[in-house]
Amino acid sequence: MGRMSVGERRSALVAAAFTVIATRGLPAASIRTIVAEAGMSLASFHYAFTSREELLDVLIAETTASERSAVLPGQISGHSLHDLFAEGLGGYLEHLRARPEREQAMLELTQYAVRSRPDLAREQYGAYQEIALATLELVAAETGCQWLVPAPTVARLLVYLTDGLTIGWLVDRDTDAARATIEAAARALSTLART
Amino acid sequence: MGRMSVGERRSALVAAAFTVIATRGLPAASIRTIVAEAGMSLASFHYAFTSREELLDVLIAETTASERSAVLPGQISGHSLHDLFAEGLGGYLEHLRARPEREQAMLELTQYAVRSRPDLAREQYGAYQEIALATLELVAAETGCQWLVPAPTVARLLVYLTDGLTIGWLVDRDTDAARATIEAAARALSTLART
DNA sequence: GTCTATACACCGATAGAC
DNA sequence: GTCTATCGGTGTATAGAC
Repeated sequence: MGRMSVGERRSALVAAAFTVIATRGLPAASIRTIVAEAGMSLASFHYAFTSREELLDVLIAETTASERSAVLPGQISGHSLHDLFAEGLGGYLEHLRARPEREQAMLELTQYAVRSRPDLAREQYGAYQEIALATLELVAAETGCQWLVPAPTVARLLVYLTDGLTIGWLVDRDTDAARATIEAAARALSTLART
Repeated sequence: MGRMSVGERRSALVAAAFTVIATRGLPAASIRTIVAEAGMSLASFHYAFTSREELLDVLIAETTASERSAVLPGQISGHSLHDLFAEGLGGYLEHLRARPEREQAMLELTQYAVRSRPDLAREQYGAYQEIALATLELVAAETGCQWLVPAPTVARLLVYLTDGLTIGWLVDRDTDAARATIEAAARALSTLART
């Protein structure tokens, strides 16, 4: 492996780590398998990071927010509140179906963070909720509706649903059931606002 | 350690494994730490189980359903649909607050199963949904209401919410926010039936 | 600066003493 | 039947050659 800056090496290792976690799971993501995935020697890892733990910290901080924010909105245009919820959650389900390994990896990283890096987990979860909140406020402004419960509460409910949908679909891969549940959720959620 | 039947030994090891996972996480639950928790010698493990994997299979099969079913209903008596949802989810939140390590362990076992024992995960998730469904049908019979969407779909939505609530509260431990979200969820869910 | 070689701890699993 | 002792393998991390 040729000469790389520390920054390049770190990026390459973070990307390789995510690939390994997505394809084989977090327990399989040892330093050895990560450097193998990145095509580096074992020792070069500790030239870029002081420990495996440090790499996981960076991985969580860099991926969680960007990954999830990339998923949400799409464009907004004049539909009903029900349709906006249904399209938003339906779009997420399509993303999940297209790249299940990615969301599985996110879930494993969240689990690890809750256990071993609680502050980091909290921070990322907060960022995630703010994205949901911003989307909801955009929706409210667009459709001219008003929330009957505080918007942050609706945002949190949306996050609950998204996490639950992720686990549920990853477990049984029942897309039809997931779609029907999204439809019911959209119907229920849309009653939390008045036009 | 005195003489025990294989059955006793298996039970003791399963219980010890759950304790270790709850307190220190699944990655820490090696055969060595499990037998230490159970006060046994290392070799006695393989007298009761052929492998660590086999113990985890038994652990998942035995705990998942019983753990979650023990949480749900309580008694039902003449409240509105809204109140029944709110009390059901609120009761689960109280259980989560009282024993966060247990639900954290359940989540880690689910994650492990999804990755390494997909059939087992599916089976347990199905059992979990059936419990939710049975509860909903009991509720419908009690309140005399009728679901506007299929009951299994409502059950799945309830499972999504429970899983999302679990992750959310474990991450930020914000009980007030969780309670407010449960209230909103109950309000939204109760619109899925007519009296 | 980057590699190979290695130190040392812990893993799952088993052999063999008692 | 139950233990101690040990095997082969892998983990993280580092020393030392180049």
